[in-house]
Amino acid sequence: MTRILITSALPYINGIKHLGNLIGSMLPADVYARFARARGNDVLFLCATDEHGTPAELAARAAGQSVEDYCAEQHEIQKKACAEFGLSFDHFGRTSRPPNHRLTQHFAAVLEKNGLVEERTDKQVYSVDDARFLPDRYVEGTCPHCAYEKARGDQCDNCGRLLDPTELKNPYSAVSGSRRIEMRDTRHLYLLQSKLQARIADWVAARPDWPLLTKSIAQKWLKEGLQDRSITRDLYWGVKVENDGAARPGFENKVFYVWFDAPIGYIAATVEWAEKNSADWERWWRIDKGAGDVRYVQFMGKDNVAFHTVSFPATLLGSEEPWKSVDTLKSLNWLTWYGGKFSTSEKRGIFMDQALDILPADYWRWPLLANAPESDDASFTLEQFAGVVNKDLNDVLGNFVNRVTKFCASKWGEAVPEGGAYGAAEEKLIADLDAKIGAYTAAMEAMEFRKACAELRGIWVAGNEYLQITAPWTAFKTDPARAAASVRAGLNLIPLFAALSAPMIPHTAEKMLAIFRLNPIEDGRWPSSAKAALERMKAGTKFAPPDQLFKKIEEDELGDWRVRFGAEA
RNA sequence: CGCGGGGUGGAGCAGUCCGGUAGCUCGUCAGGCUCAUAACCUGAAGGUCGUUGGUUCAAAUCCAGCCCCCGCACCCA
Repeated sequence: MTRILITSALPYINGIKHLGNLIGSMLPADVYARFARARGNDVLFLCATDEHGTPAELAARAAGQSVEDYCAEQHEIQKKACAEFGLSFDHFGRTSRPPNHRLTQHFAAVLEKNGLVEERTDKQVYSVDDARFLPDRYVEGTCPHCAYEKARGDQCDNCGRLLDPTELKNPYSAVSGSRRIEMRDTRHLYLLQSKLQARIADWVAARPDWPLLTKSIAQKWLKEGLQDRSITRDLYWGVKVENDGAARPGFENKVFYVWFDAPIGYIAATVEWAEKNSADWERWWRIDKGAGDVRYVQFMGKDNVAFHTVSFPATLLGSEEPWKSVDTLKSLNWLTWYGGKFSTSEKRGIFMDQALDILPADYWRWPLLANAPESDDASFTLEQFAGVVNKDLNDVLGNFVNRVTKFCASKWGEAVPEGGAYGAAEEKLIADLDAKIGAYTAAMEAMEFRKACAELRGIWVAGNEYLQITAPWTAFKTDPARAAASVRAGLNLIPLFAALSAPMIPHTAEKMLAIFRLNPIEDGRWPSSAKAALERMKAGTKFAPPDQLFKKIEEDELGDWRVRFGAEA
């Protein structure tokens, strides 16, 4: 048994996440966590909402709420959607809670003590009417290159050129529209990452097994040379900048940058979990307190990789304290909506709450995983989605369970039939399944989810093939005992398929186990051999034929959704 | 010449590291079966692997140039 710490990138608090965010980190992390638990490992799976920063403040203002109330409400909304999607977090925390504030203060203090923090003066756009400093992207104006009137201070969306906010003509605040803006000096704390270059390079070099995407992003940053980064911002909402518990002089109206405190949120979420469960968080995070044998796996979208391979390690390594750092890092590309971006403002794409309005979680989990953006950005289309649901879930898996249970019920009743013995056909099935389960397990271990889905689908197909070959409906007429053995094997495939499918489609797996009144935890363990699995449900064991596990997506539903979600088909 | 990823039958992808008859799913067509949700099983058609040139007995795979698509380039998460 291995102790495995699993974290998913923290979803930002600002509104419910879309399917791209879900498959980008939380869903693959959940699959891996469920797989790891089923194999008997001691798993701690954590996530949290990332709540600080400018967007949260502005969204709260737009909603007419205090930022505290806004975040509390949004956190509950996201927590509920995650739970309904079957994301099996041991704890879903909040970066705005005291543990994260305490830990962030702690890291800032030790980094400064180690000579890795210094104050510097920056120039930043200040909006007089908003009474706040504005991040570059919140300054808009006319692009000096293409005359586009709504260019952002960091980049023009029309011509794509990178800009400095001072270049904009007729600049105004994107927050209020006010034109009374000016450049002001502001003091900030800088983390001297340049001093950590060699240590981080060594740390990365010690992790040769990282996937290509992860490695190339990390090495790119190292090759360019690590830059010192500002870790504070002129904001109200965040972790206060303090010295020994009191406001740091000159930093009374500043907070730590959200990217400094967010990854610390992984540790803080563990603290929250420990407080709630009277557990010890340090044995998961401190090498000196028993975390030496922990394997730490992080999941994230590619936009997050630099922060997890360089910035967060800089915080941990720079502390000179024995913190656990990531061992395996799985990064995914983007899921696109018909090749373009999911967009909240333009109502393009499907968000987690809307998805669950339409169909249960497993209908989404499977197509998302089977089409996970692992090697490249992948496109989500309703047409492909419906095709995968109808074919894989409904026709291959759902129909298999239905046909074998229905046939048995009609000929022998609702109990595993007696008689006959397993022979050559079953031996071949067992050999076939063992090979396929081996390949599937290997893909899961490697966190290659797309491949894993293909393997799992092949396992389901093997069930249909087996029935086709032994044809118990024909054998029943001449050799009922042979037919009984065949159906017994077919019925036994149901709990086997359930256990194997549970990481991907946990709700359906539960239904499949419930056919035999089996328990998803104890009876859902990862199978050791197909031979044992086929002997599991003995003759006479009662079962309850289920309702259809899935229903097909019809063309008219698809048409409605295309309109509702802005599909371009 | 900013960096990275990608361009493979109608669609979506694997194979590229370690050159050697181009593979999977969907779709199409044909056959089988009739237990099941018009489902399932079997087979077939369909690709000169973005492009040009090079290395080699042999290139999707190695090298060089070019074209196209996507993402990132820090104070946006």
